[in-house]
Amino acid sequence: MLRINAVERDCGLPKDTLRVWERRYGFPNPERDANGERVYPDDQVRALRLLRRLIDAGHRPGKIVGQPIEALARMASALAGDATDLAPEAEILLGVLRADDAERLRELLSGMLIRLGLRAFTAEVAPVLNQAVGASWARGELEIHQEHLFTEQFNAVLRGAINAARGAGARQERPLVLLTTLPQEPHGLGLLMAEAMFILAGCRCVSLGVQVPVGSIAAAARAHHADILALSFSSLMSAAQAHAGLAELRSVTPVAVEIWAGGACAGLRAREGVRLIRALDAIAPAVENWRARACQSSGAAA
Amino acid sequence: MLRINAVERDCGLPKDTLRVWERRYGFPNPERDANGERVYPDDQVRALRLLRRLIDAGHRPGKIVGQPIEALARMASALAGDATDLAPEAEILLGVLRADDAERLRELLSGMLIRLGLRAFTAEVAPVLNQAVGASWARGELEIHQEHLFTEQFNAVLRGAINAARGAGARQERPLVLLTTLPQEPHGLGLLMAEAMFILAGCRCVSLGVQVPVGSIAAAARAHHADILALSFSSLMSAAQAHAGLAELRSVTPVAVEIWAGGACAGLRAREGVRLIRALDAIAPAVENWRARACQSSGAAA
DNA sequence: AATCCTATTTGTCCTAGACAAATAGTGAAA
DNA sequence: TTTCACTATTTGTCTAGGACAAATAGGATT
Repeated sequence: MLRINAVERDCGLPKDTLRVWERRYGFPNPERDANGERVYPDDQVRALRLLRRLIDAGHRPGKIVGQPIEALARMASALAGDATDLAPEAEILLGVLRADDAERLRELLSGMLIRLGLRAFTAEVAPVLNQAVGASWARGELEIHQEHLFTEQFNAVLRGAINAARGAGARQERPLVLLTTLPQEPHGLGLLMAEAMFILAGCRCVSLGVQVPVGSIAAAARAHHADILALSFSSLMSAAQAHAGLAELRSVTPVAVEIWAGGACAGLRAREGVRLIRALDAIAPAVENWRARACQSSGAAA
Repeated sequence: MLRINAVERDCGLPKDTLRVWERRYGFPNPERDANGERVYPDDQVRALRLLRRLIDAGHRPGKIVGQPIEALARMASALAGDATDLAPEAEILLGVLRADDAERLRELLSGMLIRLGLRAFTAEVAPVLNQAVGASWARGELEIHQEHLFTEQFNAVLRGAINAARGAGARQERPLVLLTTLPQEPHGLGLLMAEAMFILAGCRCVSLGVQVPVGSIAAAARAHHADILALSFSSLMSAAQAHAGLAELRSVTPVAVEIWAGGACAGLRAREGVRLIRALDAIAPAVENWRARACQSSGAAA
């Protein structure tokens, strides 16, 4: 049973939207507490999470808000493939998570990292694992604390690897990459994965962590003389917000600084002055491309 | 010139609050666009940022909302005492932060860690640094992105050390400690410092990260068969919230699980069934004490 | 197929009122 | 003097329903 602001946090649906859906579509249909304030039962919150995912994936609210949860679940599993054709790693991972086995989770993740290496782990396996956990959580199969445990351990393993990679005499040249997320985006895993890929590409990286105000991002880009501003957008962020944030950021950031955006956010699109990096594996070639251009223009300047 | 949702993001003040301040105090006093929607001039946004800071520091909105910006700036700089009696390390750190030198910041922190060792670094130096950065930020001497950079780098260094300590064949015995924070507490540094101390004391640690709902914390404690639930409270959290959260948590957690609370939160007090750990250095003795008690009671049972 | 136009859908803003939780202020008791 | 209980004020967040621009769908036309 959650209150409206908790639902806003958990499902990423603004309060106004929750209220207007209730008025228009009759769903959600929260109970009321002693003060007449909305209280959302758990099953409705689960349905709202599914709705959020489906809408991000292109469904229209008018068609799906109010449908029974089974129908929503069917549509959700239809769009992201269902649990039967999960990668075997993801299958094992979900089993370990459901068993609350922190020890084995750590071994599993660091084992994969060691076997595959940082690049393959980050670019190929990590997104699959993340997506599997996210989908499982949206289906209500995972407890909140299990999802948190995954996030925390994944974070720890990846950060350890990044530290090691940075320490291991890797070259750290230009471009200087400043990594962060917009204020609406509290999810830091994507950022960390991107940092790993940039480090592997031999870039100097400075991460500001998550949720930095647009004005301060621009100030940081100037202060650090960044070449590239890398922004991460998780699947929980709406395309509209991302778009608006990027527009604002672009308008206050020096034109010499490139803005690269990436992440699992569904409707994320390139726009004037913002480069879209769809997959983590696209980072390395994009960096090479940047270097080629930088070399050319410095040659031309000299 | 920002719209209301941009101000919400940038200043961290909810839309409802912005509107009700306008109604009650006559400030902010935004212009209107062609649709009659609020548009906030930059200077008012700056004032709102200062107000946010001052209110976090304990001022009351009714007294300060609407004051001229110079007065607000004066109060902000008067806030957290001045910078004359800082520890020398903190002095250097703040200099590096203000110079936006990410490279040297990393070297500085990891250098301190290597020289002092994990225990002394975590328990003695880290709190001083944190407090210095927090105070400097409250005085408005640091940009938001500079504070974020510190947090991020500190996090990276400490997490690296924790990984290393855990990997280095340290014993990991009972008590099994589950670390997390309440939903109102998004600050994770304190948690990480606590984890370091527990690891040094030879405990098995499972961290859930920050902001886990109370019900889910209790579920996790059961699922992991935790001996101790360690909660961290930063100085930004109100004592009342902490107290209420701890009460609720205690009531839904098995009595066999001890709850330990700590952190920089000012009014944090011990209560029925909750142990207060004031300083990080108190963790190791407390763990020894727990082991002695566990040994006794298992001896008595046998 | 691509482009334009119109109708519908949809999110976000608006006003103004209400009320509980948090905080300050006051007075009584230790 | 300090500590506690009680009352008054302050303050954030909720509510309702209305409005409208931006986004999208569905046809019609090139």
